[in-house]
Amino acid sequence: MKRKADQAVDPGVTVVTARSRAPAGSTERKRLTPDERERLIAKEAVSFFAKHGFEGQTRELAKQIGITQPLLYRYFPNKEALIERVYQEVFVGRWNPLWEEWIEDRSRPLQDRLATFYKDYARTILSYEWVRLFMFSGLKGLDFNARYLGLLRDRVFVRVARELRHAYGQPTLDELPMTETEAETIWGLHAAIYYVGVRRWIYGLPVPDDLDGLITGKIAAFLGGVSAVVGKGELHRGISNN
Amino acid sequence: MKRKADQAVDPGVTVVTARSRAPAGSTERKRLTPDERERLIAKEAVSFFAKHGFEGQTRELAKQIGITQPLLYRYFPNKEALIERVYQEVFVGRWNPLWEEWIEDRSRPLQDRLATFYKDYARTILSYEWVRLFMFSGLKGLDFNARYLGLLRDRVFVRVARELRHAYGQPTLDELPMTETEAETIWGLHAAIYYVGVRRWIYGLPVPDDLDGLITGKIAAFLGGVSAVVGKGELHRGISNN
DNA sequence: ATGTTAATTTATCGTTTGATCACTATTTGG
DNA sequence: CCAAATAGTGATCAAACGATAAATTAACAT
Repeated sequence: MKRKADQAVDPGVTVVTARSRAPAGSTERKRLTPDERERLIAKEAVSFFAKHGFEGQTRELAKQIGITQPLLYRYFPNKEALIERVYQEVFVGRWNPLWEEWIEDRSRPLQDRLATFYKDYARTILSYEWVRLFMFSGLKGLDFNARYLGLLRDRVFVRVARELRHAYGQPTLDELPMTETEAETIWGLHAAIYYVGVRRWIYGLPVPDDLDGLITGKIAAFLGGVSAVVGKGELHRGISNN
Repeated sequence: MKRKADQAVDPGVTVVTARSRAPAGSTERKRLTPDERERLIAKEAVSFFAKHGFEGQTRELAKQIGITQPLLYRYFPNKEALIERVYQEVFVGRWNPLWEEWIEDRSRPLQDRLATFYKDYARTILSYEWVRLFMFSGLKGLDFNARYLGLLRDRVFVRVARELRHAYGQPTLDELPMTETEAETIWGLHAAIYYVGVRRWIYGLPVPDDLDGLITGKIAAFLGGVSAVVGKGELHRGISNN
């Protein structure tokens, strides 16, 4: 879940810096170091814009942080820069480079690798902040989402396709580039998982508790479908209608 | 696609009402009947809010329509009422009651019924306006989306589940209520289709041309998966591992 | 303690935005 | 052809909003 020692500062309760003496559970909250303050603002901006969208007002954000609105402008030149920081924080900062390694670790069965990857990836992207910020960003109309998903395609989809080809003894991606059908199949798996987050955090609907179980099931169905189409079934119990 | 004689008025070119004489291809656009004007505003509001979100400004909307901003307030008491009208127009007005009948028409094979329904339903909900307005609405935080999806559940999901039970000789929904697994499976099909619209209209990504083909494929995979789990396969070529 | 540095606040500016009202001008009935 | 009815506009208000600058006050070094 947490990747770096990035949890920084806990707001709300009195912040005890290296320099300040603790003034006993008071509500004072003044004079953090620039570094602490900036991280605190960034952290609160993530939660704030995830809730209210990027048109949320800086005054309200400041109130949530417990500071005055002009202070925001000491740490960020304008609102747009603050939003840019939110993008970095969530979409760049929460990417785990290990994901790519997990998928192509052929010492493990493919189904296990996919399950491991998707469970962990889902824990990251199926959060209130990730789901909503990504959607707000998409609706805003910039090309950010397209760029992110291009990266997802290059780093994840291509690897999954490659491993599927390998597992089922198909031509390599060099010999035959990923087909639209393959891409759509992988999109389908991705959609099924991501949509759980949309239902939960955007539509406000209840979703199954056992997310890991759901993912395991989706992956099994995914591989079952692939194996049925490919006409081989080494991975699962055989279907072989060929 | 079009359900009623609801296309109303074509803006842009001079509107020729029953009463007005055509002033030759001029750019005049004044004095519609209240009925025409209201419908025109509603129609433009749909496209405007779908593009800019509900925080889009009334002045900009007025400019798109080619009227002054105060005129909006002659036909709608405030912005919120205009937005409410947009909801009615798109989410209520575009619902086709026949959908429910198609699903439960047992004179046809289930796969055909599902394909017919989902192709037509997809044509409705996979539009720029529907996809984006639904997402804007969800992010806004009202319970509208939850209510709509509750309706979708009652009118569609329940019927699909009932027909599946019937097709595979399972207990009726009265005997055994829809299980979470069944609901999730249907959600999965729904998600796979709807997400194509999200990719297209929110992320701005290219999607396959052949939507009907994609839907047919998803339904085949859906039924294949169901039949595999249920352990029967009258519908498809048999798998029967039981 | 005391002065210096700078983190934070108070006050405020210029726009934007939803909404209102008085006025204009087009249509229609007699 | 004229006058009542009303669709539509111009002017403007009050609150909201991003941003700036001057005043304040907390922290640290001496």
